[in-house]
Amino acid sequence: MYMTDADYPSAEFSDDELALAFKALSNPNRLRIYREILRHDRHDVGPEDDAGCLVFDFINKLDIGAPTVSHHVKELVRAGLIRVERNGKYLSCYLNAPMRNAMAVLLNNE
Amino acid sequence: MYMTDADYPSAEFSDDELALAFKALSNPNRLRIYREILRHDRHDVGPEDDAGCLVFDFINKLDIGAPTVSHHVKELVRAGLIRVERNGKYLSCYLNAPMRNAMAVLLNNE
DNA sequence: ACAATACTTCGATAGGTATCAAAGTGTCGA
DNA sequence: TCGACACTTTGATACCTATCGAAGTATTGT
Repeated sequence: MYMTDADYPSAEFSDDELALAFKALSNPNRLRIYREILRHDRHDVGPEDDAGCLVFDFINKLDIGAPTVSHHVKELVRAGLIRVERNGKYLSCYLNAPMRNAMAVLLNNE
Repeated sequence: MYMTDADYPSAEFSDDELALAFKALSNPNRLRIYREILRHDRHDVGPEDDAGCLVFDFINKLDIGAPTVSHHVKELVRAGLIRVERNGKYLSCYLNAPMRNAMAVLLNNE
């Protein structure tokens, strides 16, 4: 029976890091933000016209205040799920693929 | 931009249900329990000799007390990630595949 | 029946978190 | 340069949770 990190020698992330990533998806509003970034990543065409997902849109579409959205985006970054980039007045969100892959592998190929 | 459950018409679970599932994986010890059940499900040969994963083993291998293990198993059940079955003195844990699939689809095909 | 085993429930504690309003910061267009 | 805009930070509140020890329950072997 395998119960420690050492039992997953090829793992890129520890149990603690993966647990932190899942925790970031444990709030419905944060999950909605992440799903939107996931979909955007999947459907975008190229780096040139890609502005990412804007925090601005999350603030307008979700039924929570700007401070809460700001907090949620920061949690997603802290968990390694996304990264953000400032473009003038706006903040763009981009998928962090390695963590997405690690979670997918855990759920599929274990 | 899709931000509500209604935007995922084929979804089997709501954002709230999925968030609850991810929340169940947000504790390192609970994640270890779930990974073990996942692996067991993947490697077992057939229903006849399959006793599932025993809570007994989790209590002995993890560095937490029996009450805490009991609590964690209950949370995994409540989140729809696993189901349990009593076999005499022991409690066996089995994977609940639909929720695993829903999380995997979310991370892969969105 | 009785003792041992495998959990389970209860109550408590220490710590984390989702949200908000109010105030602050950085950027841009006029 | 000034106001509008897009966040961000702070402080507060209400709630949730991981863990424990102690006591309880259910099952089995003798």
